[in-house]
Amino acid sequence: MTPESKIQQEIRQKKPFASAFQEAGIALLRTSDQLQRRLSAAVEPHGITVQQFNVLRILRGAHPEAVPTLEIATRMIEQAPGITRLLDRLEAKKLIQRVRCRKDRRRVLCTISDAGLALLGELDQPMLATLRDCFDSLPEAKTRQLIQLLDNLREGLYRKCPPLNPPTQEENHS
Amino acid sequence: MTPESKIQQEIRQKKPFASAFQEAGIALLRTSDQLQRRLSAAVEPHGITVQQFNVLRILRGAHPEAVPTLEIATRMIEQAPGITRLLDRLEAKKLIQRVRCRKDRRRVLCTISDAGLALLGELDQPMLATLRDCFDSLPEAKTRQLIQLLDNLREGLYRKCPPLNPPTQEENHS
DNA sequence: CATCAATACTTGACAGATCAATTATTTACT
DNA sequence: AGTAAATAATTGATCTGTCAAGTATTGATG
Repeated sequence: MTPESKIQQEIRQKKPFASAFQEAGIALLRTSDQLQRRLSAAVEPHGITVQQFNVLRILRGAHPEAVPTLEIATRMIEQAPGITRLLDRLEAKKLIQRVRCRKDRRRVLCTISDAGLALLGELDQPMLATLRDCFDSLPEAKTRQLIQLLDNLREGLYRKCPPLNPPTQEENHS
Repeated sequence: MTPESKIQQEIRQKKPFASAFQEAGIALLRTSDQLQRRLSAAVEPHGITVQQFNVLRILRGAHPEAVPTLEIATRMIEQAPGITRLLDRLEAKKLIQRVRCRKDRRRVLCTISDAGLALLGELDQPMLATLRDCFDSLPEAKTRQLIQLLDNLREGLYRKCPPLNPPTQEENHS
């Protein structure tokens, strides 16, 4: 009658997992999904998604420098093949501005607007608090362990098929 | 010049993370996204998504018993508020069948079809292999550690806001 | 046994993701 | 200089996700 496995209970799976990596995969996907939803709940009342929030943070990190579209894509936490339209939506909401780069007219440089900065200002505390809340059952030592294990895992993933983060090239100027 | 933090490099973030939980949150979302993409790549050639695969596995687990729609929803790895349409798509592909329950005509009972079972038969090995590949940089002991940490984390998440997995009620019969 | 609440979905409307072209511009080569 | 290849982004088509509101059916109560 021992629980055997937490996720097995959670998803009401009858048969136990044959191997640890199967259980770990499921646990990873599920835990991440739950975290994602809590973060969404924190930003959605303000009319943006977690991905959009992520873009705004990237742009604030560079502010007052601008960042070209595909640079943003490589800095995203989750891959975003639809980066153009993601930026379209942020621009429509006046949270960012875009201008074509003069030196390289293929590029489009993105900058966070004052409204964008203001929105981030409102969201910083709630987001931090939400994340802290999510992790407060995990002591710091364990949190660091988790980071290590996830890093280790990603390293393995990248060996077979690297993500789209090529080393950044030269700086840009409008 | 020490790397300081892996994800910090990966997403080219300038400032180091203020707290471990921030880094862990990002690492979790990113790792899960990468895993998700690899699993997608394995099932998409066969015309289904990871979520659809998940539904088929749930139905195979119950086969030849049928499972009502919302029961499926509670057993999903990732929450799926759009379960009806997810099932619509599977039904359109003839991978499942749906019939209204006679005892409780509000319910719709879902069963995996022979075509669905056949598809799963084709996908079982590739999916297992993909997952094994993803985890082969992580020794089993570490994998088990990861499971524990994720379980620990989810438990904390659920204390504040439980997922939609209420304890299953009585059995169903067509 | 009539009514009210709860349950189990379903539907509509719309935002977001993904892939495969396509366009514009720049770089590399002859 | 002139052309090919590479780069940066955009667009169209199509699918999936999400929320709120709606329908049908059942259970619970007076």
